[in-house]
Amino acid sequence: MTMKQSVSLPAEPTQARRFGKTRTAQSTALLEDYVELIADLLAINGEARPVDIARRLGVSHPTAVKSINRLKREGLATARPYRGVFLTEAGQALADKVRSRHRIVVDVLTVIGVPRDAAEADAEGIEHHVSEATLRAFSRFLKLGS
Amino acid sequence: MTMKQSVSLPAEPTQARRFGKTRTAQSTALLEDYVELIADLLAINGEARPVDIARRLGVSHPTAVKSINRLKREGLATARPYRGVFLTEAGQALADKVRSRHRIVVDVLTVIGVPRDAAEADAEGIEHHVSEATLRAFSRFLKLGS
DNA sequence: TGCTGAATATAGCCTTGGCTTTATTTCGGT
DNA sequence: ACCGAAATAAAGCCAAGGCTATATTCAGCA
Repeated sequence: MTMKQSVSLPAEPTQARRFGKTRTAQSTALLEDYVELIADLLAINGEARPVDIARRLGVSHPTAVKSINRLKREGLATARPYRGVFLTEAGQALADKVRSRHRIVVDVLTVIGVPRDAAEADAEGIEHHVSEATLRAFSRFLKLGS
Repeated sequence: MTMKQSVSLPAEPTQARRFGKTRTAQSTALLEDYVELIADLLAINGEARPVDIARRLGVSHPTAVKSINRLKREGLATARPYRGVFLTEAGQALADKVRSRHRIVVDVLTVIGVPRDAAEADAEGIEHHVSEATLRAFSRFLKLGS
């Protein structure tokens, strides 16, 4: 049953820009996930080893190593062979930003009434697409409720 | 300045599952975007041509054609050479679902206080990561405000 | 101290989703 | 009716992010 609804499209360049941004976001999402996880492992264990990173991300070791190399290329992490992985200043800053954003997203979802589990799980995907403007609105929204 | 915060991680299998799901979502996101756009173009113009799809998505024509072929492989669309693209039943159903979800996400963001522009733009990325449970919570939340 | 098992790294392959370049087909205007 | 421009399709390239299989290095323990 196909419901007829009024349909309108954004202006072409606007729409193209949006989709482009979404694509970019997806490419940085991976980096953000790695950086956040590495920061967590460092905070908890004092070290972040590729094998742990791989297990946490549900990925094979070589895949993790490849991504870690990309982090190094991008100046977010450092690693010497057979030592653990560490974050650069930039990496640490990114991790902090990502972690705070993650918590805000989870909190907003929770306040809205999303069950804990779903909130945590969905936030993992959602957070990478939350712009600065949206993040600010989220913060204000949370402040209202408290 | 690195702020110390209490950090804890989800259980390993839980976390791996979440990341895995996020990865899967990204692979279906593209299909969803195409299907939604094709539905919109069909509704507005009566036809969806590769060149328009490409322009709207901010992508080269060949890239669009490749993705359209993938849609065909997945049974979501049909297209004969030099004719436009059409949706199958499944494709139309997906388009309907995606469009309704998109509007709900935009509405929720707006109610929270996100500016129109940012809401529309961010929803483009966010919507693909909204689970059924979260979507239900969103609906309830919107109903409350009205 | 040496050896074995675990961790790490490397190599090579696949798919996806971008791109450009080139060839083909369609269609509108004279 | 035709011809040239625009749309479409086809071919071939690239990077990212998966994988398995194969070295290599490390580290703990007998």
